[in-house]
Amino acid sequence: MTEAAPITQIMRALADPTRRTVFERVVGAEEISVAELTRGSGVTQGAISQHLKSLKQAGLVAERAEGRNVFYRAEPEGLAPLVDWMGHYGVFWRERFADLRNLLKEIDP
Amino acid sequence: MTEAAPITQIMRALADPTRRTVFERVVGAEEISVAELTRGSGVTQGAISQHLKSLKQAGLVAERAEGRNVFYRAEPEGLAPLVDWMGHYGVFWRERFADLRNLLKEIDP
DNA sequence: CTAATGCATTAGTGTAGACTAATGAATTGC
DNA sequence: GCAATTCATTAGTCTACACTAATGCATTAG
Repeated sequence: MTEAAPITQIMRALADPTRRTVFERVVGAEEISVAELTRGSGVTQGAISQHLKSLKQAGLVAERAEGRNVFYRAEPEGLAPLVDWMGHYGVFWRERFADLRNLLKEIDP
Repeated sequence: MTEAAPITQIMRALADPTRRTVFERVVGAEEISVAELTRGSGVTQGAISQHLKSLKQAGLVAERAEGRNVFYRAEPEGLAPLVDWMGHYGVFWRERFADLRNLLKEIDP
């Protein structure tokens, strides 16, 4: 199991819009290459690699090299510290209680 | 109801350790003054006011002036966009869904 | 009234980081 | 072998921002 990244690192990684979009695209795809992520991103390939490095250090993505491609995939446990952090403020969940119940039903009917 | 702040603003507000600590202290107290927040924060009163301004703009706290004091309190709905954002990645919740069930039980046994 | 307290705001400073351009290393195609 | 592709990394630039110090405005105390 990968070491859990500190909450600050995770928050910081997701705070930048460009980087968060990269993360969302990685989530949306089963696996996705850097070249594909660069396409239509509006930034250079180097910038994408830098964002992926941050996301990786935050424990949010993992990589798999194959030939000259490097495929990235989402790392589910990476968001755990964020969930835990929000869990500390249970009072907040009350507000979104119904939505959460629905979500859990979808996950495990 | 307050306008929901964009997810980026919320993430950015919570990404800074000092500011997140301020938020956590506001959550921990029913109401808390700026002077009290400044105490033991390690930064000046002006910095605290600036952080509170960011948190307020992110919809995470609200204020109440009384005399020469200004008391801050947490704003529950402020975290909703964050919850919603995580909700979009339902797959992630599967990993933590046992913990979530326990959390929901605590909230509404 | 005067002094002290609580807070917000401003200008200025230092640092972090988002980005580009360039380079190099590894792999694949011809 | 040679050119092209994919990616990571580096140096350099520019902007954002966390912070301090200082100031000013209300409000309360004496």
